[in-house]
Amino acid sequence: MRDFAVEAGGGALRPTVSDAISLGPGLALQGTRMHFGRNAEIFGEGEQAEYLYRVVSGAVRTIRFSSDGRRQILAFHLPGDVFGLEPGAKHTLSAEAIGEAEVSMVRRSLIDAAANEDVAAARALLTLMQRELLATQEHALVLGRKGAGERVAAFLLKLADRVTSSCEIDLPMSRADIADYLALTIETVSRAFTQMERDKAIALPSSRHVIVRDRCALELLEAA
Amino acid sequence: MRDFAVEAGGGALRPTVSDAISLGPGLALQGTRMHFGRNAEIFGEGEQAEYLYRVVSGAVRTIRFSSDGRRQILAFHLPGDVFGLEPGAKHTLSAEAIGEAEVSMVRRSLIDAAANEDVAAARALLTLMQRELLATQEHALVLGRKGAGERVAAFLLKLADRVTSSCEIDLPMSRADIADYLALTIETVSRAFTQMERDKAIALPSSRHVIVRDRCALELLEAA
DNA sequence: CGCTCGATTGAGCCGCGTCAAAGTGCGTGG
DNA sequence: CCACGCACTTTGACGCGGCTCAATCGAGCG
Repeated sequence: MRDFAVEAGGGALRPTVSDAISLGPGLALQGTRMHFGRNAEIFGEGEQAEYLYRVVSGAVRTIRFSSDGRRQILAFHLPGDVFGLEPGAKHTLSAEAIGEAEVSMVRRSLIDAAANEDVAAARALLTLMQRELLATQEHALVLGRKGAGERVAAFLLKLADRVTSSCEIDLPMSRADIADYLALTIETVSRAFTQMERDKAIALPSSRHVIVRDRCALELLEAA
Repeated sequence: MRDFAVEAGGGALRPTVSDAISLGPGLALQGTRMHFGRNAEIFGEGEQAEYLYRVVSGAVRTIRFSSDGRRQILAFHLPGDVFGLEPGAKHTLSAEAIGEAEVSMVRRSLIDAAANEDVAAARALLTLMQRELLATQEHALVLGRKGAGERVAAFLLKLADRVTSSCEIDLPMSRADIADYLALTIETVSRAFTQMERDKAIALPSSRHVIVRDRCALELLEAA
């Protein structure tokens, strides 16, 4: 149940996530698998957007820098997630592997060709885009309207829904990543975790391993 | 130079904004014009998404409510802007006229039909979507990383770029709207305005009328 | 064993939210 | 035309939450 981030090299046991990117029910484009090391840049802001990406294993963050030089993480991408979709020619943000990660890449020329012939494919791209828009809107709402504890609670709940049906989460990212995603400081994130542990809402066997003890308490916290 | 929001009924002098929605160079769909009164709901969250909209005159806000019941304004739409684009069946947010507003509406069935035959139209929709995604990401960054004064400065600068090339802005929205957009309180927004006036960065002949006196000072403030 | 990086904990300060009270502009009705 | 009321804006006082600075702790690794 641990370690969806490692095991580089072997292609044997990967039940759910293949190398293909699905563009609607009838079409899936085969991609090239590539490996990225810890903190390796997958693509950078301003570069030509040559590929569409999909996480096979590990986790990926997309980032941008604000004018004062601080890092803002826009999203985390887990196995199965598609990222790097940009209709324009250039990337408007950067993407980095968080730990060791395997990523499947499909050339944009192939995507474009598929979208040009197949209307369903074009629609699939639009849907992909909308999912990202919705997530970003939701995130903006969290940043604007919630306090520190509520942000962390919301983050954990969303992650728990995404990563597993069980109540155990292996965080692929550091406190610094969480802080830069939630627009908080490391210290505040850390304090929020300890507080939630004190309230018996979660357990923290190690700093990267979270057990959701009382989901309702978290949901209550999130709503605050 | 004032009053792009009023003059209901007459269709005479409207140089820049027509009733049509452009979907690429070769295609523009004619819409039906409709009038909405101050604070009137154009569509609500959860309703069927039957139309694509375009602001002809006036201004429109799109809103959502956070779990604690507070209003969050996701975007302001000015004359020429398209809004209400949602690939899904239902609207995921609400839209309201801020003042008196004229809006051009095109049935989604027409949009879909156009996207199905014309690849360029589908691409135009994708581009429209991306523009919104970029704006939302930028906004999330502002909410997360900037202080009150910087948010208001950034807001004014973006508005100034959008509404006119001159340095005079007629705010279509109230302080409460600005506050709910920037995730601040009315009081804090008001204080930011007065502070900027004190610093000679802007002048405030009336609360809705802003003159940008020193654009550099604003840009400096925004970067802070 | 000791170094290093990440996480935790504490003390103090500052910005923004809250509550409260004037002040301002505008439409309505006398 | 003036008086009134209402909605919006501005200004002030005060408290709290999260940032800053700083020290300690813990785990992985050479």
